[in-house]
Amino acid sequence: MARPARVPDQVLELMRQGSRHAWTMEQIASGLQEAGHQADFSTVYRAVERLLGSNSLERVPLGDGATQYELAGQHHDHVRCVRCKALAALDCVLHESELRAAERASGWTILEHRVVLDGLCPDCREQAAAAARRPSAGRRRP
Amino acid sequence: MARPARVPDQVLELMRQGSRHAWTMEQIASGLQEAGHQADFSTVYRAVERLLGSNSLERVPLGDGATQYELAGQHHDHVRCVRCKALAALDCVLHESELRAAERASGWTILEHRVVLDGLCPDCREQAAAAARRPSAGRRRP
DNA sequence: CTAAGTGCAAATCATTTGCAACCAG
DNA sequence: CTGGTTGCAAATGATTTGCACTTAG
Repeated sequence: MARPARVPDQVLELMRQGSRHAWTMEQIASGLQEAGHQADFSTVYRAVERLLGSNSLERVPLGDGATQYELAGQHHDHVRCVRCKALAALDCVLHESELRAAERASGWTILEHRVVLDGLCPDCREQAAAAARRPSAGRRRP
Repeated sequence: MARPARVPDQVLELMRQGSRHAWTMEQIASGLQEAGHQADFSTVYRAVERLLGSNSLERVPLGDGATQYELAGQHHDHVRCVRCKALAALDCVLHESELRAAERASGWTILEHRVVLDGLCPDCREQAAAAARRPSAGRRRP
């Protein structure tokens, strides 16, 4: 072997600071840069790929644009704001009993699960309610 | 108005035949072609986008490569084979009580949810078991 | 030395957009 | 005519790959 992997370590260090829950490649790259550790995009991709392989990171695919990544730790689910796209972690909402029921119903062996709840974060709920009170900006009826 | 939308109708017709549960753009395009209705990729994208807008289709983002789409009907969840990538529908595994519990715990308003279970389909489970029985192809201990 | 890690540029893949041609109402 | 629809080509954005260069062991 030769040359220890610098960038993967820096990526982990960055993500462990916890300034955010989930990261896009863009955010990881600029986070590294701010930390004085700039690295090429391709190198960051390779670093993340390696960290996924070692189960240090998890991929969080949400369907719009860029994939996000987060530290692999104890399992949790996600809530996502349909308005501002904020993402938050949530204690696991799916229980063993339901997984076993799903196994029985489907005939599959269930290994993992991913749950994404879509909804409104408190801020956006408030803003939406305020907008509804203001007829000028809200929808109007004919 | 002028010129009724031909391609969106053909896409719906194709997907309603039910030859598969979820479709990539690639599969939709080649499906149309096999049905004698070839259309340009950009047109298919536009058709799907419109059908999403009218809630006739749903997007199923799974994180690897191409997004999949399926007919919007009654809500269901998904199981996905980690080995062969097969995707199957599943009766909803998440119950109202859990959603309300998540709302209380998080302070968010939950509107929708998406659940993807990852596991082994019956075929792959069988094959994996067979491989484990055959030491030559399986992992060996030192 | 030697091989793994990195940077840079170019390639690939999925998806989107601009624009001119087209056509049913 | 008219405006929505389509095809084609080119743009975009995310991710991947080829390759030469660097460096710790």
